[in-house]
Amino acid sequence: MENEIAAKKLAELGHITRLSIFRYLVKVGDQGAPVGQIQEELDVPGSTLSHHISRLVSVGLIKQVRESRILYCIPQFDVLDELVEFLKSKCCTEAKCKL
Amino acid sequence: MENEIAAKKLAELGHITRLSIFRYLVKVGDQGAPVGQIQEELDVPGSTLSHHISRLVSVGLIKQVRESRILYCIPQFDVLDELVEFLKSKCCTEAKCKL
DNA sequence: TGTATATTTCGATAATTCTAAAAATATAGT
DNA sequence: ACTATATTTTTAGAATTATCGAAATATACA
Repeated sequence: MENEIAAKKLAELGHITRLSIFRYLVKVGDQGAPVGQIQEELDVPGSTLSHHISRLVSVGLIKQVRESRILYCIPQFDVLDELVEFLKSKCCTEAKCKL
Repeated sequence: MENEIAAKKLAELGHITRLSIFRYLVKVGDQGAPVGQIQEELDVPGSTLSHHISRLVSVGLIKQVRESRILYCIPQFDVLDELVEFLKSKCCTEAKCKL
């Protein structure tokens, strides 16, 4: 993973509402949670919540699966793990390296 | 660590220049690197670099130690580790929990 | 078709952050 | 005191992001 992509993921996690969404999904686990359930848990206006969820989706930290009217948000643990590994790694930190 | 503090740290890592600074410091290890050396590595104007470094310092991801005219920037691995643990943990994700 | 529920998109304002030149500060050597 | 090097602070405009009401869309069911 390159710096720029990792920075984007970190930036999305670096907002209190989005971090709260993500951590709630980490807690509920692989089955994920409906948008509405997240909204109840966090008490945020729907339009605001939708905005933040779509940003998390945009960097792959969350996937969404629709089941009739309900949209489930599912945390992507593999993406998180990759990000953490990247943060700790000492490889490819040279400015010229584009890996 | 509470959500708000973790979000701040993640936000600081979520910027391409700051992430590059931090990753460079992870690479050089515990002895750290002078501001000037980081500047050469990343090719960023001094005032811009200083601004980003001070943000990383403000959340504890970096410490600075002066040796005469040279300011060394030292990565705080323990702070990074704590942040990573927090991200993966399933504890205290309830909105009401302030831990 | 009409109504209800679930969620997103639009749009506009407010707030924050980024960038970098210029000026200031800190330390050391002459 | 003067000069050089290392780094920060100030400042201001540009760019991005956050918030949320209102309107729109998607699905299901009567």
